[in-house]
Amino acid sequence: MARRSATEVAGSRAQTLDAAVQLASLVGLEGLTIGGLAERLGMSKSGLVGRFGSKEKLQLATLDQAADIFRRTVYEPTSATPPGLARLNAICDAWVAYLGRPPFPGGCFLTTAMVEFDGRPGPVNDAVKNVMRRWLALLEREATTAIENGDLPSGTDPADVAFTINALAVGTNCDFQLNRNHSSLQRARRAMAAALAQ
Amino acid sequence: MARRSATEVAGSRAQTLDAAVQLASLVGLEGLTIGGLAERLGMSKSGLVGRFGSKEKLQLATLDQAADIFRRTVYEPTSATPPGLARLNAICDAWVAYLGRPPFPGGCFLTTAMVEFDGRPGPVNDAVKNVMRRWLALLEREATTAIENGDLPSGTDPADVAFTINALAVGTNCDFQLNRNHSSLQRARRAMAAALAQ
DNA sequence: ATATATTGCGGACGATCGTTCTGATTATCG
DNA sequence: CGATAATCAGAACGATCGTCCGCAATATAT
Repeated sequence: MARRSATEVAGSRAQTLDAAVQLASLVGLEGLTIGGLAERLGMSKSGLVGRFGSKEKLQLATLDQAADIFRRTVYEPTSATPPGLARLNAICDAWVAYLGRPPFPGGCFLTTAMVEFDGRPGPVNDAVKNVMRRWLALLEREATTAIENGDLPSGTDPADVAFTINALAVGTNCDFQLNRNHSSLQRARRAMAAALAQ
Repeated sequence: MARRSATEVAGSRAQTLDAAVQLASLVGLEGLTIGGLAERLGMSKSGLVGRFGSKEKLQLATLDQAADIFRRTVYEPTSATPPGLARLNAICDAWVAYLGRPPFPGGCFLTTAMVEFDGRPGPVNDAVKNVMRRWLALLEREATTAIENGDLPSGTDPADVAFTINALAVGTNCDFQLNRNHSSLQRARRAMAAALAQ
């Protein structure tokens, strides 16, 4: 008994992944179950598996989708801002806004995935590492420009700047998700500003 | 009550909890299974359940044990240091050392528990909140003293200081667990020092 | 010494997990 | 139009999950 059409049961692959991201942001990338997602999509488990092949491949696709959303929400809006310190501050602003009104419930997807898979070697672990590496490299690049422009002290290690901003971001996400208190966001912004005003 | 040896299978309750903490630090507080811990202890599942009553009670007891270990490793060694900025720096030192050679594998137990349960209301969520609240209150108390002593600018919000140190700590743990690179620890210490040198 | 309470084991339960196979339905192409 | 390829539902599988029950063994109390 076909509902709608054979292929377009629960929408396109992109719609499937959007639902996966939303669900996984609440229960984690490991807590994301085939049966749970299938039910949410109104399709069968086997049908869902047919689309991705295995749970691990579903996790990888979901992580990719989340990374895309993160990039569009945090990186890209700052492309109009001049590189260097100004863009670094714009990224921090975008991040705090992203945390206050995340495109999916459950807070920062990448933080959860990082904690879930930091001790389990495998393809998902590798993928998480790559995403974080690109994010840190982006921060470091802007920090380098800021130092070249004289907007940060000349002795500054750009990797230190990237590390600090990222650590504050990840730590802020944990605090905010736990307490759901918007003062966390204000404190985070102040802490980031202070770190960039050394 | 009787401790010691109806069968003396896996030692005392404290030994059981030590094993639980070690296991949960690797697989998380939710990934900590009755069967897995029982096997590790060389006892049966039902015997283990008899000790705690349910998985949730086991999680609560394990969290308490981890919080005790954290307190003994990070707080207490700094009790000899004068309150205020000096003790704040000592706590940061102790924290970084704790991260580099944690009393259990898998990094900071509380960070994992925080991420795992931040979206699941219940007794475990409440317990995690309490532990974090005490930890932040301790940091804030030292920050207040530091401000009173004139070691931090008079306009500083002590809660901001506590927030920043904690966020850096949590974020550092995530970075370090993912990449296993000791440079994270050095960067963390520098970031904390910079935050305390405003 | 007898009675009671405590403790742990083996086994079983229902539920859910990821995965696989078969068959029916639909889309695509010659 | 008919043949081929793709897609999804249904059912079942072995494994593992948390929990519960009955029974045997031990420790404590009277």
